[in-house]
Amino acid sequence: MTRAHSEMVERIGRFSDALKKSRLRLTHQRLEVAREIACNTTHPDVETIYQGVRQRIPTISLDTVYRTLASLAALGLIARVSVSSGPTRYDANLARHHHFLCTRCGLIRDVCSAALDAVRAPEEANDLGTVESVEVQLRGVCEACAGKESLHGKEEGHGEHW
Amino acid sequence: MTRAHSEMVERIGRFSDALKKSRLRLTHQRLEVAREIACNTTHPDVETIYQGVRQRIPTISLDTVYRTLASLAALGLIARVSVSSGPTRYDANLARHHHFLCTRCGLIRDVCSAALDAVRAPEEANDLGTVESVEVQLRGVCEACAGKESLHGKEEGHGEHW
DNA sequence: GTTACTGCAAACTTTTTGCACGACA
DNA sequence: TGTCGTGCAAAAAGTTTGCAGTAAC
Repeated sequence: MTRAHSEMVERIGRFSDALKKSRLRLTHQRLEVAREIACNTTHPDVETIYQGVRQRIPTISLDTVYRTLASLAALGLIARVSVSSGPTRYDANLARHHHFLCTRCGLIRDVCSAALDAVRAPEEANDLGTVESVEVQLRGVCEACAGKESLHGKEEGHGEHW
Repeated sequence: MTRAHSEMVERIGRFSDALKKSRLRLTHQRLEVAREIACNTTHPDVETIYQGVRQRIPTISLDTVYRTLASLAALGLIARVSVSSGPTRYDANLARHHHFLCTRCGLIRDVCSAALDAVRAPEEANDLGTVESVEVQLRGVCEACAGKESLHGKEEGHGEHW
């Protein structure tokens, strides 16, 4: 946990510095939203972040959370997770990584893998444009959902939910 | 174009067969929605499909298009493209493929590549769950946007729009 | 003291749902 | 003919925007 904790502290420090440099004001609300997402590895959506921050700032409004996340994303401090439809999710992990996505419950988890990092854009892609990043998405069923299914028996098998 | 055309005809045939087998009724609206998406390689969103179909069935309603696309997806005949946020997009190409995504304009194009098909889930992923599919996303700037930028000069450089 | 940020409310966009009429099998 | 699908309208969910007061610098 020490590793994760120091990473988190570092992220919050980086947020503060970047806000100062960008002449954006370092408000209580922004700091708490930044902390909320920096401590979170589950790619939360806006509503979830809002609920989390509200425990510390009960008067914060949902649109402030939206605006703050947009600002942090514009500064490149966090990234929109463009993996699933539905509510927008954010990711404070800017290190190169990939995603595992549960097709049952929508869970998204980071996958760090040197093998996947090594994947390069193929020649064919050059016809379409300039490739700047390569990300691999693994889709499947998470442990939790697999557990539920073996208990209840198969319930459904149709198309992708996520 | 003959290749693409026969592929398209085949898809529409597959749609009809699958609808019959699933005791879903073969209505005029469903057939035209199916045709619209079968002929399209640009991963259109619901609104775009609606506009396209409306040229042939001016009285069709947007929610019918929504419902039809949901039905086709539930039957596994088309897939939701889970690549970007924003409006949901659909893809009639069920062959294994990957995606190129323009971070400027949101364009999504299919990328077929044996090299990318060969990418396998790493060991680490087994801790998270059972991986069923692997898809690679290439993000970058498409030809059209690259052309615009070199004309107007750089206008912006902040985070991901898509 | 400025200027930017927040909270509130209202608007907007995308998607879903309830219901009565009409079409498919 | 019976059931399913459609169109309409209204609602729900997610997100953005305008404005007046408040807080940061």
